Amino acid sequence: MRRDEVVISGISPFNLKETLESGQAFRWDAEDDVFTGVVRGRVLRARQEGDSLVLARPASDEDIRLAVEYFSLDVDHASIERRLCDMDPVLECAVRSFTGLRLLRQEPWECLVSFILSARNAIPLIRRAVERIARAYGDPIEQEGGARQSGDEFGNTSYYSFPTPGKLASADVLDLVRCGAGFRSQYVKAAAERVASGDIDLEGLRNLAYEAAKDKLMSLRGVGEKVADCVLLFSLGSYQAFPIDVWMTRVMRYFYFGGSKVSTATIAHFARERFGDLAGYAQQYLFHYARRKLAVELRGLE
DNA sequence: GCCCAGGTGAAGT
DNA sequence: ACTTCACATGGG
Repeated sequence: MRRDEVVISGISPFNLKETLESGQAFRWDAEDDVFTGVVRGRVLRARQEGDSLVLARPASDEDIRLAVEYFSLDVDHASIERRLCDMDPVLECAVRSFTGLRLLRQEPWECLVSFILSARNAIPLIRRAVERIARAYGDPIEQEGGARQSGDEFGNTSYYSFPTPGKLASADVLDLVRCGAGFRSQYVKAAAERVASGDIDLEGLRNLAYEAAKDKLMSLRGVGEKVADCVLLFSLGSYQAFPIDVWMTRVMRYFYFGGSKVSTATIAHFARERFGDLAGYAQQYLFHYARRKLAVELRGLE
């Protein structure tokens, strides 16, 4: 163990890889078992060793605090998984398959833009667009202490913060299109204007009831039920949110509706009744299970 | 070329 | 209320 690393232990159940590859966040890259990402303007580099999370090189106290918050390491995840397993056999199977899958606490503004970009889009393209937007409008991040990542002259290995609402509010829509945002470009700019002006206070949504916060988010163009639920679940701590996309529709049909066709409203109602205040956790395990284990079967179900 | 990808908004029944 | 369609972009 290197002296300059920081080990955060006693966090089981926790699975770094599955958590970061479960489609919640779009700014993480893996090299072997080391994951590097930008969170709230800081570069985090981490790997998992057994039941511990290891923060690579110069990890400040602030980095540690940030990692604990971001990965929800302060949450009693064991009891959440226990409750989920007791709900039904399907969930039990999904939880056992991916124990330690956490819900991240992302920065709401970046989360909102990321999921506006997710509409009718593919995950690799969403990742690319988010990255290009950060490079085009964000600020380069000075990495503390020694060996700054080399190669930035070629634009390969430098890191950028996600741009503020104010920065994107003054962006040229055509430049956003060049970042790969496509027809969602105008939605991103309009959302930036609403947030930058204070018309919508994203952090303030935490103080509202789930439905009220969701209504506020859905008043933004390009934000429907699904995107609003993603923002509430992945950045605002609304664990009753249950985002329903094509994958969730498939997996819910398959497991809970005998393969028959059902509307998203029916699925949403069922999820609220069955999973209650843990619906968001149920969604994340089922979504990840569907993509990792059932991709072939579910595609054929259309 | 054609189809689809973590949907949404607008227009049509 | 429910159904249909366009919407940029790129990978299979």
